[in-house]
Amino acid sequence: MNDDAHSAAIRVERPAKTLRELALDKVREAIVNGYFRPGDRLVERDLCAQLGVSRTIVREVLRHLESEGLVANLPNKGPIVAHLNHDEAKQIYEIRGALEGMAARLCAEQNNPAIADALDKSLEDIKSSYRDKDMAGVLAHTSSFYQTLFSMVDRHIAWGVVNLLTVRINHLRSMTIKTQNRDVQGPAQMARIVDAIRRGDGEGAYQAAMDHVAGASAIAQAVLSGHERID
Amino acid sequence: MNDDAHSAAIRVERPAKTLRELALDKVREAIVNGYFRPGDRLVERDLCAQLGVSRTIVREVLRHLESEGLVANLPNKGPIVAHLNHDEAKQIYEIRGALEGMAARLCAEQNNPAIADALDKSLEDIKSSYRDKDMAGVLAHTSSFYQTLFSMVDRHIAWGVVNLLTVRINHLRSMTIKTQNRDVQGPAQMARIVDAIRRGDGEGAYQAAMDHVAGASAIAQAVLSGHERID
DNA sequence: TGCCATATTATGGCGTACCAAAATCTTGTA
DNA sequence: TACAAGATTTTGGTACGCCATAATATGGCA
Repeated sequence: MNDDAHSAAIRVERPAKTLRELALDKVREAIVNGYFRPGDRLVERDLCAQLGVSRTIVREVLRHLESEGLVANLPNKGPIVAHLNHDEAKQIYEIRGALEGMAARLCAEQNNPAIADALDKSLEDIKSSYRDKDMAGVLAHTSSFYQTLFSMVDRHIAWGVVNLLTVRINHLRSMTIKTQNRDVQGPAQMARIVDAIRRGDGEGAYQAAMDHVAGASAIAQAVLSGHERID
Repeated sequence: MNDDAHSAAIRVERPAKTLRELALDKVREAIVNGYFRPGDRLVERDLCAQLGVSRTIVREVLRHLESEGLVANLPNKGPIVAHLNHDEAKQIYEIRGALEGMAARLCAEQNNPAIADALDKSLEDIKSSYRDKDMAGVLAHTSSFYQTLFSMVDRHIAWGVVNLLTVRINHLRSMTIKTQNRDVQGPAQMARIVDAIRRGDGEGAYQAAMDHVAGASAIAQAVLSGHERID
């Protein structure tokens, strides 16, 4: 790990990623950003053609996405893009609340100003992305905010869980951040988290994080109710 | 995170399990109960022979276990059984605490006596297994206790997360329950959870669940420290 | 004898072809 | 028109082959 800065200058290309990982990312991307819609069948041989890889790869990718919960497998009918009903969405937000609240509390208890500073940095990025109407940027920097929250207290497993769940509600996230006032309310709630952390107020940080997720969840529910679904 | 015993009551037979699922369970079992030890290489062609299935299946199974965190893939070396250091174990117990605490609180807030009754039933099974020195039974009924906790408030996603994490610490669980006094202390802590739920005391249920997991975590840490490790 | 360069082997990564069983669509006939 | 028989599609599963790379064995040369 100490030599990567050195060899990074030497190494010309990135040999690392296997074809399978590339394909996995592509398909996950395609599901997350709506190219494949919930309920769509994912026919193995079609995917082979579209991705330009063999069935071996496609099957492994489908298996992987299945275990991530993005793909469901109907017996003898094959894989489809998993649906997300709003009860499940609610549950996912709830879990995120519990884990992000936990991480926020731990950050506050560290009493390390560097944490709040790093979070403030992400928060600035989020606000600036909102100003530029760069919604992809908002999502990315929000993720980065939470990643900081977890990584500052070395909770990479919890971060992994949150990440896993987050991909399943990604389309909801991209809708919630576009709702009225979210550009003001969201950052304000996050600022409360940072403030509590800076004060060393564990309980306050926990509550603030819970509130932020609860807000997102409420909006998501509204969005899901408005958008009546036909599956 | 796949479907389970819901339709099991209706369906008479289950020839439906695909070979792949069978193989997945076998290999997971083999890892969880120590037939394969952490660090062991999982050579694809050897597994084919041992399981009597084709390489395609084995590869899909390995991919699945990889995404569950039971198997790690070393670039250019292939899959091995993942190690678990004690920091990661601690993180896993911590997450379980947060989620089981959440579920316990929700159960308490239901004010439904049937929940506490069902939990008491599992608790009796656990005590009885302890009396019979049936450690596999203790584990199974403890799982069932927590499954009840989650399913009574319809939190199957959180249950899935807990389950996913639990398999990674299964060998620790089987050691913690064998330690001195755990046969008394464990059930006593769980009884406190049930009591709080019966009283409708959400905060008390949350705390009791956290305490139970914290106890298990502390024992696990002791076990891990005692047992010298070579990774 | 000691060491370096070269085979060999083990293994994962990837692709293709094939078969059986189940679901679904077509079609032909009563 | 209705329905049964076949054709097609698609998954589940198998077998085999090829290539690249890393580790190991081997052999030749100073």
